[in-house]
Amino acid sequence: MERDRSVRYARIVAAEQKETRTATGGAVLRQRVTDAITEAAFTELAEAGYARLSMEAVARRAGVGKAALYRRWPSKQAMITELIRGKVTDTLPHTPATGALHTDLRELLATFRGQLANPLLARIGTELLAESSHDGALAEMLYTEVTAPRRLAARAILQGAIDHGELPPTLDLELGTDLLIAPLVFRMLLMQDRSDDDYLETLTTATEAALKAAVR
Amino acid sequence: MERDRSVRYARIVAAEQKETRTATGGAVLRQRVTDAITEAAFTELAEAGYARLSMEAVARRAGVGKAALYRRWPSKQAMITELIRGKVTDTLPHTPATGALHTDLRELLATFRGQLANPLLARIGTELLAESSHDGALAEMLYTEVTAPRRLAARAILQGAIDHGELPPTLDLELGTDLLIAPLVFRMLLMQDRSDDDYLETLTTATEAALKAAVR
DNA sequence: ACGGAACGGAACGGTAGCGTTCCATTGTCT
DNA sequence: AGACAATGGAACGCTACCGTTCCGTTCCGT
Repeated sequence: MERDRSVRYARIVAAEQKETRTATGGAVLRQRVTDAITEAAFTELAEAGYARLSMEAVARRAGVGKAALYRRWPSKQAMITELIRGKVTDTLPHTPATGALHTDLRELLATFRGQLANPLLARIGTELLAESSHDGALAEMLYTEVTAPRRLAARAILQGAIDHGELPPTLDLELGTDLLIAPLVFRMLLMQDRSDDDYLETLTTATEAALKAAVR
Repeated sequence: MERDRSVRYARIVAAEQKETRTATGGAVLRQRVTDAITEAAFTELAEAGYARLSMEAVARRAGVGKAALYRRWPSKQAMITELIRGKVTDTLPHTPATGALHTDLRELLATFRGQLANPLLARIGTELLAESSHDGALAEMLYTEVTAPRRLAARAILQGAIDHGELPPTLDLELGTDLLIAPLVFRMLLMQDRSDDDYLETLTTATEAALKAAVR
């Protein structure tokens, strides 16, 4: 029976690329129920947070039996990790890398700001980070789906600016990436504050100056 | 009985400035026991983390009855908040503000690095941040004891540099403070990475450049 | 139309942990 | 010496919630 659940779990996961492998008889996991669970789970995440989320509460809010949840995912941990992965994959990084450094920087920072402004993220962002210390699967997922592509996008801009001479070739790329990402994350995620357009413009200028000086 | 506990709680809290107000008869909370509990609690915090810490585990590790814990603090939450407050107050900010900006920056950043390198902090830092969203008392304590004095120290350096002309008077102090603190926190707390001396020196130079450009 | 699996709902066993209470013992102040 | 409260230890009631199982019902694909 554990294998049964694993099979179904794999089916759901695969369903994103290939359509559901229908059982021969009638009766398949109903999309409506899956949707209701998903929505309820995110609402619960926003209200209770990651650590305090309970499967009973999700089922209750979705108007669904707990069995429906366990038919889809093998455990609470797997469900949350999977749902967040799906959500987060939507917001792809996007690389501008057109022309001037200042413009590229502002655009990337604006993109980051937009993503960090997501209320759900603001609510559970720090919890996901905290939980990563205890949950390797979550940590790996977050790195692969969130951290890595964003650091890559930042690096691409830096490398582009180096290539056409706006930044020195001796730039420390690792530190440069930190300088680019850290202030917004710090202010919006850790300080739970906003950043208006003025802040963003000044930040862009300051970051540009920092990058030009971040040589080893 | 709830009042009893509150009284004892206040007594313990006050004991940091004034010595324990002895009861008239014999028999007082024994310092040895308090110390054992404190040490056990921090060990548990480091191992299990904030959210997973249990009073039973603390008592077990301290070789102590749970009753001994509840004679000292009214609840788990109060105990942890109070213990962390005591721990964190030790590491005062310290303001250099002597002479050159570059030197002041490097010194402050080195101090921050030293404090962020504390293994316990690295372990539970993100959990404290996450828990702050749900625990107003913890959030306030962290702001008062941790955030505020450090931002104040940063601001003092910036203001000093403005006063003797190394930074422009139009500097955005709020953003400047972010620029000063964010990269280290980002790298050491969120990325769980270290920062060697080279990183710190380059960061100092880059931060100095960023500050000179962070005008509104 | 029909078969069968997914459905909502309820109940269950099991684990965990908080905060309380009791007790006989121990240690400390007067 | 004597009084008295703190002590370790154990047990308790309580709440919460995980993951499982069962049931009678509903819905879907053939």
